[in-house]
Amino acid sequence: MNIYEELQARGLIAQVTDEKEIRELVNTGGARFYIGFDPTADSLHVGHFMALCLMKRLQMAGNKPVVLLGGGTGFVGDPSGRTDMRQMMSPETIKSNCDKFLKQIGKFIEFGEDKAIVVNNADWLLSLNYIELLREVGACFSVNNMLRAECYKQRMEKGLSFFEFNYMIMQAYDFYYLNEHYGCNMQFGGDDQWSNMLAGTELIRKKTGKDAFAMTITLLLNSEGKKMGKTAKGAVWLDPEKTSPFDFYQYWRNVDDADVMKCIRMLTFIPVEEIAEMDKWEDSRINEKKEVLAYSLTELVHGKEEADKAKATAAALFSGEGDDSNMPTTVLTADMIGEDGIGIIDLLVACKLASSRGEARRLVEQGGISVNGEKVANVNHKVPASLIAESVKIKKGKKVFHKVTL
RNA sequence: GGGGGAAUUCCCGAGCGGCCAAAGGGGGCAGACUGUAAAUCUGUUGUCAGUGACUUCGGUGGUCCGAAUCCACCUUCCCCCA
Repeated sequence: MNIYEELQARGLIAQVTDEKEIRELVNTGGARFYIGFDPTADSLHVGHFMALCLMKRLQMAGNKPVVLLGGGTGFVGDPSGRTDMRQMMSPETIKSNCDKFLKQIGKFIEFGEDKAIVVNNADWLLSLNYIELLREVGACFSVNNMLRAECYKQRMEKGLSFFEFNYMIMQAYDFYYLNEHYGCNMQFGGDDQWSNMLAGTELIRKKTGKDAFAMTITLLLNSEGKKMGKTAKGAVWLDPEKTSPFDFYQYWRNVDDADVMKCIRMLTFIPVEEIAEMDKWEDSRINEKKEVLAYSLTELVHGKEEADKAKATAAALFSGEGDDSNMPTTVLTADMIGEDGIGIIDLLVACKLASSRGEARRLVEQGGISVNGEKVANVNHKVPASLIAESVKIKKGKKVFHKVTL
């Protein structure tokens, strides 16, 4: 199976500008493609992960990836699919985020020799001259067409500043620039980038008469149509400091039944034949699928060692005794504990298992807390220092475990 | 440039000058049922102390015994006209 067919089989391809040409280009390793990453946060997330995996798949098929860091576009911010304006970031933040991105990307993509390159659009965007740009590039764009673009639709209701409106032009210019200077003939990106990407192929056509191509990756949506990789607390990050490998593992371990196969297909490198086989697993084996998914992704992102740890920890927690050494842990200092121990409320707050004392109280009152396997029902319950000295396991609800030591 | 409207707790969205920490829904959290799933049902959802206190309703001042509710100014957004 060729790479293009594989991408299709995995359901990764959302839209393409020219299926025939792209299939040919990609399957023969003739694509020099780029994907842009805007430094909107200090860590990559699941959406970026999909893009990186796509890069890797294409790289393995002999195509050459160009990683574009949005050190310049980050100054503006993409309004696509947003209902409000992004917060403007300081140059320092942008720079620092770019550095962090690069570090994480290095774990997935092999650079060096002729394998892949990294560029930063700050290098050419920041020094552009306004009037010159208007004459050279602005003349190629029709505002009428731009306003029709899907990516601005949501903003037509809430308001769109001229500032952000220019984002599309910058992205189009990037493609044009990379086409001219690096021979980039293709751009990939999330499906929400489609209009921006098309703007790029059009600009290239108008300026040079050459054809360039674009392809978008299907957004990973759950069965309810919401973006995956998000929790109530925010995104699922790839940075272990922001989302621990255990939490990362648990996120995928807990996906809906309805979404497991899709995730496996789109996110893992498990061969499609094997996936077809897994698709037949039913009932209780559905949980096996989830374990495969969680393990496989944790391994890709955090390495085998961390994946093993996360899996072992999960097994220990959910099916009896075992290795709990990787459980999230809070170390208390002696002065937090009184003569007769520390109150359960204070303990929960100290471990950040509750954000306020009121919430902690409620958890206890509703029977959601147990210490070393024993349910705590009394709000005034004290945990003696001697017990904490030999480490105490707190369970909040069904799935949140926490260890406390001195 | 002119005219009109809006800003409420995580989100949406009610809210007579006192009975408003503020309806309702969503989301979150917990309990029951389960498969670390979904669906369903129940409780809960500002902070601190347990019959109370304190801080919230875009911002700043004011009227009043008393304001999310009235007035002035400011900020932001939306709509109509140019």
